[in-house]
Amino acid sequence: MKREDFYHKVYDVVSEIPPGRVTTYGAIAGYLGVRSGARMVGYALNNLISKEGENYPAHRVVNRLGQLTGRAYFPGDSMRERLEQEGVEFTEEYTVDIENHFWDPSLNLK
DNA sequence: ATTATGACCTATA
DNA sequence: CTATAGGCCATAA
Repeated sequence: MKREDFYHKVYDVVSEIPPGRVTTYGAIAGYLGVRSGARMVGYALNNLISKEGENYPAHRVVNRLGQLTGRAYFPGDSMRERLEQEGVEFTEEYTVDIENHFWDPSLNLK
């Protein structure tokens, strides 16, 4: 698998996440076929921001607990603010209501 | 080629 | 319930 393939898939999935919905690294990784490669998803997103800036809804990707683990890679609280604007509920300061807003990537290609 | 690191996840204790 | 340990795959040095 070439690097671009993996990244492209991540880009594709991320850009298909509907507003007001969130998904997890594990879900994306599993959807890509590498269940244990969840870390790579975050890595890819980090690279994505460095390369494409904030043109992709990377803020809609959280860990399986709904925590905004990547907030540090966004300027200020832009990640949390964007999610709030889209109507995502928060159970904690930096934790979204994952159970009510979860979006499974496989639902897209259904 | 080898080692270290990471926006994670799951299994055990 | 919380805490610790290991695995996992792609990248960077």
